This record gives sequence, C-alpha cells and structure tokens, in this order.
Amino acid sequence: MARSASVKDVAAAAGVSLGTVSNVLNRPDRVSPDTRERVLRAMADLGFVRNESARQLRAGSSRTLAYVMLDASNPFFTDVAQGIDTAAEAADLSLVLCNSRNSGDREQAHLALLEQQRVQGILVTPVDPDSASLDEVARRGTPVVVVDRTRADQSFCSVAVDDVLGGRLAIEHLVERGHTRVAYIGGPPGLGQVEDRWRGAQEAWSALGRPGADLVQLPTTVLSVAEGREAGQRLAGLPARRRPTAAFCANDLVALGLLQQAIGSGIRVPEELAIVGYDDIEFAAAAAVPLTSVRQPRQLLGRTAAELVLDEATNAEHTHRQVLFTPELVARASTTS
Amino acid sequence: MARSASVKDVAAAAGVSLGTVSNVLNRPDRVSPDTRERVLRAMADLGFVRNESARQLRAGSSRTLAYVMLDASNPFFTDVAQGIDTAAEAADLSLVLCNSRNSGDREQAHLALLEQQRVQGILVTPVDPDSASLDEVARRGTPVVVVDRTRADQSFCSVAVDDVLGGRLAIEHLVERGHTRVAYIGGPPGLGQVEDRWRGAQEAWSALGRPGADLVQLPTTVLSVAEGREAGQRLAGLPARRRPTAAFCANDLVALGLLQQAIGSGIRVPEELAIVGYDDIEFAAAAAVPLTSVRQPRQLLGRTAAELVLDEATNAEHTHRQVLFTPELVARASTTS
DNA sequence: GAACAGAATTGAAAGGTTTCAATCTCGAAC
DNA sequence: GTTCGAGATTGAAACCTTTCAATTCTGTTC
Repeated sequence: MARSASVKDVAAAAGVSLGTVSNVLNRPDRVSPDTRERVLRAMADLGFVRNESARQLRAGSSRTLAYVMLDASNPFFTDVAQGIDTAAEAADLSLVLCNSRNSGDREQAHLALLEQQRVQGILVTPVDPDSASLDEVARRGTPVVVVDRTRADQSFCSVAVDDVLGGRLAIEHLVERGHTRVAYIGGPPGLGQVEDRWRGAQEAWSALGRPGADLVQLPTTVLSVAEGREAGQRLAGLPARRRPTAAFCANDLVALGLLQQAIGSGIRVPEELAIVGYDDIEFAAAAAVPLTSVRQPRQLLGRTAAELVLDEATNAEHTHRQVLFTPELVARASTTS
Repeated sequence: MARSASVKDVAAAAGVSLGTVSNVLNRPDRVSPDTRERVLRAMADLGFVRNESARQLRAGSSRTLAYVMLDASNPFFTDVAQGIDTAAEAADLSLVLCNSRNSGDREQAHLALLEQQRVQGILVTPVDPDSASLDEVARRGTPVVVVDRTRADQSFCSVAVDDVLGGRLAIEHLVERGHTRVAYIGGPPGLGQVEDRWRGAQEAWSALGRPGADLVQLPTTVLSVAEGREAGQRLAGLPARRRPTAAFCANDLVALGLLQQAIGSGIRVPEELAIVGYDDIEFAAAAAVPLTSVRQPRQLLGRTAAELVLDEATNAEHTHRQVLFTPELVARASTTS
C-alpha cells in the first residue's frame, strides 16, 4: 500500500490544479459542480486522506481538545469526560483522552505531547495542582484548565466542587443520625480532595460540639475498592465497643470496598456501621445496600471546564475564573435504617 | 503571548544554524557539549515547543496509538484501555482514547480524524464490526485491530473472547446448581456479544436436555445499570411460580442493576433469584452480594490487541490473526448459597 | 463585435521541521 | 609544515497543505 496519495496526485488524476483540489476540500461552493465531481472521484479512487499535519502546519491550529484524566478506571472521571465531550462536540471540536494513572511522570509526558500537537486547550485533573509544569505549559501559550482541583494562587481557570463543604455535609448527616464515633477513611493524606474533605469533616464535628478524639482518620494509600476492603478489615478487627458506628469515605470506590468487607465480616449496614461515600457514582446507588454519598455535578463540572478553556482559547479578553460548585448529600440506605 | 518560537528563532538566539538546533533535538550526541548547552538555554528562554505537525509532516510518522472505545463509562473498556496503555508505553508510544458512546457516527468521525492524523494504528471496539468504514480505513493503509469483537471474514486482526463458550459456562453453572427456569437478560438483540452469549446459553441448555421454553430471553435496549434495574422490575412483577429462579445477564452493569432491584423488591439473592453477570468488572466482586460472573482477561485483551497492531504497523510480513481468549466462570455468592 | 462582470481556476509562497551531503575546524601523525 | 581524519556544523531540499493574488473563461450587454 503506497501509503497515502497527496493533493498533488489527486490534482494530476483529476486534471486540475492543486489549488482547485484544496478548494474542493475547503470551499466546495467555489468550484463548479462537475470539476468538484471529478475531483471527488479521483480522491476516492486514490484513497486520498488529507494530511492533518500539513493542514495544521499551514493553518496553525488544531481542532482538538484534550483531557488528561487522573484515573480512567474511576467512573467519576469518565463522567467528567462525558461532560467535556458534550461541550466539545457542541463546539465542533474532538476530544482526546489521556490517562495519567496517578503518575506525575505520565502526566508530564502527556502534557508535553499535547503541547507539541498544538491542541486548542488542555483540561487536566493533575496529580499535584501546584506542579510547576502546569505553569510552564500555560506560560507558553496553551490554555490550561484545572478540573476538580484548585490551587492557592489563581493563575488558572479551574472548576471544582467545594470539598470542605462536602465533608461538612457528610458529618452533619451522620451526627444528625446520632453517631458519636466516626471514622474518616481515605488517602493518601497529601491528596487535595482527601485533605479538604477531612478538614470539612473536622470543622463540622467540632462545630457540633463533639470531642475531636471521636473522629478518627484511617488513612489509605490510594482511593480504590481494594483499599476500602482493606480498611474494612481493620475496622472489623476492632472490638465492637471501640469500633466507630459510622464511616465517611473519601470516595465511593473506598466506600464500596468497605461496604463489601463489612457485610462479609457480618457487620450489618447501616445498623452497626453506617457508611457515607463521596462522588455518587452510578455504582453507589446500584450497590445492594445503596450508598449514601456526597454528589458532585460530574457532567456539569466537565462541561463548564470545557467552556472555560474554549473561552480562554478564543476570547482575547479572557480572565481566569475559579468556579466552585456546591455538593449535595444524597441519603440512601447505607445510613438510614 | 507570541505563540511559539520556531527552530529558526532558537538558532538565531543561540548563534548556530538551524540544522544544529535540530541535532540537539534529535541526536544530542552529535553536537558539542557547550553548543548543546547554549541551544538548550535559548530554547528555555524563548519557550520553544517543538511543532509536532511539522515534525510529523517531515518524518511521515506519528508516535501515537489510538483506541476508539465503545463506552468509556463501562469499566470493562477502561480496563481494556489500561492493557493497551501498558503495551503502548512499553513500545514508547502514547495512547489517545476516543469514546464513540455507542454511536456509529461518532465512531466514524473519530476514525476519520485519526486517519488524517496518521496515527500508527487504530484499535477499535466498533458499534458494528461489519461496517464498511473499517475496511476503508484499513485499505487506505492504517492498521486496524478489532477489539472484543470479530467479524465473519478474516480481513482484520482481532482480539476477542469466546462469548459462545462464556454463555455456555454460565448456563452449565446454573443448571449444575439445580435451576430449571432461567432468564437471559441483555440487549439490544442485534449486538454481537449479546447474540453470542445467548447462543452459547441455548446450546448448553439443550445439550443438557432442558426444554427450550424454560430458557427465556428478556431483551433490554442497552447494557446499563438502569436497564438492569428495569429488567428487575419486570421479573419482580411475575408471579413467583412463573418467575425464573436464575438470571444470566449479558454484562455486569445489567447484573448489578438487576441485583439492586431484586433486593429492593424483597427478592432474596441467591435463594430466590440467582444471578450470573458477565465481564467480572471490579464492581462485581465489590457488590454487597458478590456477583458470580464470567471473567474475561480484560487487560490481556488490550495488551494483545496493541501488540497485533504494532506488528501490523512495523512488520512487513504481518498476517492477520484472530486471537480468541477463553473466558472463565468465577463463582461468588450471587449463585452459591 | 467589443467591453465587461463575475465565476472558475491557477501558481507560487509559506508554514516548521528533519535529513543528508557538503563544508569547516582541529589536532594528530608523518 | 603538510596531510589526513574525525568530529562539528551548515544549508538547502523535501514533506503536504492552504491561501491569495493573478489569470482565464463564460456569457451578457450595448
């Protein structure tokens, strides 16, 4: 297969000039119906495929948006991606997804490549939102929007959900239901989300006049189902009178693992252990003991982020904005007997 | 921001020729340490970002692989993607993900763009494996490998799992456990997977001497949690003596929805309704009644597909191969009381 | 039949990188 | 002091498309 005929070959085959072929491609109305017909046939015969590199080199711009996901296997992020996709489609851009799998190195490799590809904009849920490599990409001219994180300085657009508030909601809900010993399960401790939710939890806890010692943190290494199960074992190992009566998990993956392990150990949910998750992914509601969870507007998050990056890419008067959405507690069977 | 300095600017700034800058980029050993140093500094100062379009235009090849997923929100596919990613990384290629969201149009749009981008190869789980647009892409020279599907003729490499066998395993397992009335739940009926699993189920059922009327098909519109719930309602509506004692679901999403709905309707699992899912996604084991499921080697599927496409891209003697993996039934609580 | 307008087509330049043959620079060997 | 060779650097061509000013063609009007 002589890989790929060029515009020149098509022109020769159709007996027209190369400029005409280009016109057929880009301004079909400028060219008479029968030449157009002839050119199109030649393209089909030769299996012509427009060379996007050359197009882009000349035109200077690409028609794609990119989202660098933190963890493609977490449904939360695929829902965010879905929202981005919707907005991208509406703007007639295509979306490519990259997965950093929680690795800063992979993230940087992806960013570098996307930058070289001159994508219109990059959306990213970074491993570390304060990483300098994000600044550099932005400084060199590619619009960057941080998704589901924020950073202290306001040097980027970002779209996130108020995690401190989310933590507060979860704890208020549990205290309302009479729980007096609660575990917070999640990690790694450095992770922004994990910290904010913990902070919110603590704030609510002490605002309600509870002794700090009764809200304990059970760290995990990552936010996964397996880690949730593992935490469940640790809980099950505690003597019943010292065991918390409720757990607030930093995300639903952890909560689902915990739920599974608890039931497997004969701990009744919610009677002996109430569980609150975070994200409200679809599988949370679908768990056999449907999970109470702090819902984030996942698709909206993505859609908004896409709109911000497009604004930055096209609007000269763009100014950075930090959008913060409000989470909402969805009560289900895992906390309400 | 004067978007992007070129190699020429760098050359001028560093006081060297443009060829030398290119050498620094591509064959750093060919250039003396102090010029290299000088060039690198100039690059940093100017915020130089190599223009991938120009590179690719000249070099003719890109360093990326693409996977067009059928449904990014199904963990099965993200696991496959993970496997592809692993192989791509090993070959020093980067992977971009596209999501067709079950739409043939979107799939075609993605394919066209990827072809124009001259990606090294395309992996795709197609909406319809017999679609002619796949042939055209392949005919024009981009290696295409079909993932998790096969087509009748052998015009592509493909990597799939023996779905007929999978269906057989599920039914044999249920019959072994004494079930005599079983429902098969899944759809749309035209979908390859859905059909093959159903066929396997029927084969096993009659091979075991059961009357065909006792294996009923409950079609759904798509394979989702919501549809599973909906099917659950239909089942719950049946009078207990006519209700099947077991359900075999075309995938785990459906099975999880069914499980949830069953429990919500007070049907005990597995005592009153045994459930077998398909795919063995992580959430299957994590369900509060852990789900018996037909496991597919998801990551291996992806890895193998990536290897095939790489072979096709680089090896002149490449011949198409149809790899068929063997599924395996994982028995859990949803069928074993 | 000449002049003209408008539509269709053409040709050349430009865009940023890589490649490769050609040139240059040094120091070593005689 | 000359020659040689290795290593470093250079310059121009090539990759394929798009754009735009210039040219040709067609048909109308007076």
